[in-house]
Amino acid sequence: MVTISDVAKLANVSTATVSRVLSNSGNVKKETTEKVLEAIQKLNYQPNILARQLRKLETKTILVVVPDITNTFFSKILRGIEHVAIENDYEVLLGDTGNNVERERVYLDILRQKKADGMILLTARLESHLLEEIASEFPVVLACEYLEGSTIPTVSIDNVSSARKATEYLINLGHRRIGFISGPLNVILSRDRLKGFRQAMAQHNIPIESFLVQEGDFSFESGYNMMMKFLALDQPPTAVFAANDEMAIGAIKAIKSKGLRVPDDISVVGFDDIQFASIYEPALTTISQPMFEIGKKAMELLIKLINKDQLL
Amino acid sequence: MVTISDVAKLANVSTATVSRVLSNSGNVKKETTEKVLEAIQKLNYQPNILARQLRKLETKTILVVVPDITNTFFSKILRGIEHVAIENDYEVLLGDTGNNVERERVYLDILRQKKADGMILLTARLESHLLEEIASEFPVVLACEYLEGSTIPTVSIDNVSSARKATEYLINLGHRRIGFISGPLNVILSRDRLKGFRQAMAQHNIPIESFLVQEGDFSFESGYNMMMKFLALDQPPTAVFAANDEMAIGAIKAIKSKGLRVPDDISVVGFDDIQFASIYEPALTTISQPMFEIGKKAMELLIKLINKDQLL
DNA sequence: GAGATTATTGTAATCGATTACATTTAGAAT
DNA sequence: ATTCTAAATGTAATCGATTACAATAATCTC
Repeated sequence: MVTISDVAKLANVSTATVSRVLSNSGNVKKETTEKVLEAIQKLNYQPNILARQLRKLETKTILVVVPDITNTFFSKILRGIEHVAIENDYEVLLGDTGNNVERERVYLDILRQKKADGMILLTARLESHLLEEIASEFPVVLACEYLEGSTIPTVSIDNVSSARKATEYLINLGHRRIGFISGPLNVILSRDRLKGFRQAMAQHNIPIESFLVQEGDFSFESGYNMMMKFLALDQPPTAVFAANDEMAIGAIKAIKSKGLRVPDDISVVGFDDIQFASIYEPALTTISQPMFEIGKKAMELLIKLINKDQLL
Repeated sequence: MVTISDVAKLANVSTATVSRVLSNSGNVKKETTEKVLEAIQKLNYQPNILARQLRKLETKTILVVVPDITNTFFSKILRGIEHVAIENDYEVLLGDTGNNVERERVYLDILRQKKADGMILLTARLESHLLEEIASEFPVVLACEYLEGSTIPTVSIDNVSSARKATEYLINLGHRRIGFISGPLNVILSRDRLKGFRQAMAQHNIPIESFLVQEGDFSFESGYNMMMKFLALDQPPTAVFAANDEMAIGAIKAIKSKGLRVPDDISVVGFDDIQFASIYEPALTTISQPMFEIGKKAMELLIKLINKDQLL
């Protein structure tokens, strides 16, 4: 392996000078710079990043923890994160938990071990004190999911008001028996969407029958199954609001399987606006989330945090 | 920051001993071990991975370069890679090129700078000599796409024979006018699928009219557009084979838009078997690719390469 | 109990860069 | 020509771990 001292030797200068050329720090004579660059070329030298990082105590890498990388919702956010990361010479270390909370825990250690300068969590299902603790020591940003009453910087849309609007859309179409297929209620974002649904219903003085609220898990299958429950009722809902698009599409599939039509017989609204929502037939009405933007904002926030840390 | 010498001081031993406890290398007295572990606990010590990596000249990180992370086809492969990576204590650095060849080039440098122990490429659109060069120096595995006549280890299905089978499926249904929507032909995998299509047609002595082969770019939109071209013909094909599922679904959408039905009026076959293929209506007939398995195999291969390197 | 053997621990070099500080060189000012 | 200042370069410490080698302590053998 070619090291900085090989270059120094060939160029007949000290390693310090080579390093100065490398970092463009000025204060190197033109001719010397040329000599060094020539040697670098000749040897095809690439600086060892590990050594640099150790010396500088920074990794120029950030860790992104994703609950499910095969979900386009998250991969779109990832795109936004990457966009900003590249602009700022950061690399992205990906942690996919596969919806497994235990794996989430493991990734915290990567941060503690200084393998990354900071972390963006697209999932926050761990005990909040664990997150608070690590966020007090390292730069951490939450995106999409958040913690109640936490001070960790967070990027998220207003789920309550978005859900309220989606519900109002259905109410304004004249529906009164509206079913709600919620996400898993241990996730705050699911609770917020449920809250928005309740608010809208209350505002229009529509009582909510308890069996018209069903808890899914954001999967296509759960949407299908919960809709089947609704359809088995004496009086099925005339409209359904699902807390994400996958479940909404599952619901539509269930409705069609009973020979009913969307939206003629039952209206369906989803949440997220994944690409497939528009491709599916009938095209899904949905609440759009600016995924790319959320990712960008989260990364911008994280960089700010990281830089402030360096000043301390 | 707590370092190994802080621990050593507190436990009243040398850093060497602490390191031995850390690595479980044996040869440390029980009582000493306990003293050290206690000190580690008390200080909440986490070894600095950078320092360890520099000393050992390994990163326990592999780089995966993906052409499009929002495509579930690739994220499923990623899952397989991660599965094996975790089992072997590797971390995954993600490089998403957004289908941009230039970005692919940049990631090669990450490997050169020893930021990763090896690389898996899910895309291979760079000049082959560049890839050959880096593969001769570092562990590199190709997955899905490959280079003609290259010696770089590759994991891939047999695209030619799979495409042949898909075509034969349509022929056996009685179709003779079969359209083919190909992927971008600068990618070898697309050429292979086209080759398979041609082979099957030739074997059944069906001449291929040139305008029944159209080049798309693997996107939903291109499938839609190419199908529209077919439908504008005097004699549109009675069946269409699209080189991936996104394009197949685009084609179906085009067919429906003309008031025709699938498969009653026109049959459609796709390739990949993404989740959406089964959710869409009508459910898409498709050639299944074992994505998770491909990822697993690629990672296993890479680990073997890395370990052999260490022996040299 | 002396000598040999093994287990345990310590000392210091090492990985490859960066950078504080020291030194040399070049150019300006007088 | 001498002194002073600024520019250019070099020397060596440093980042935090691992590990070869050395040294010491413990145990065994006869």
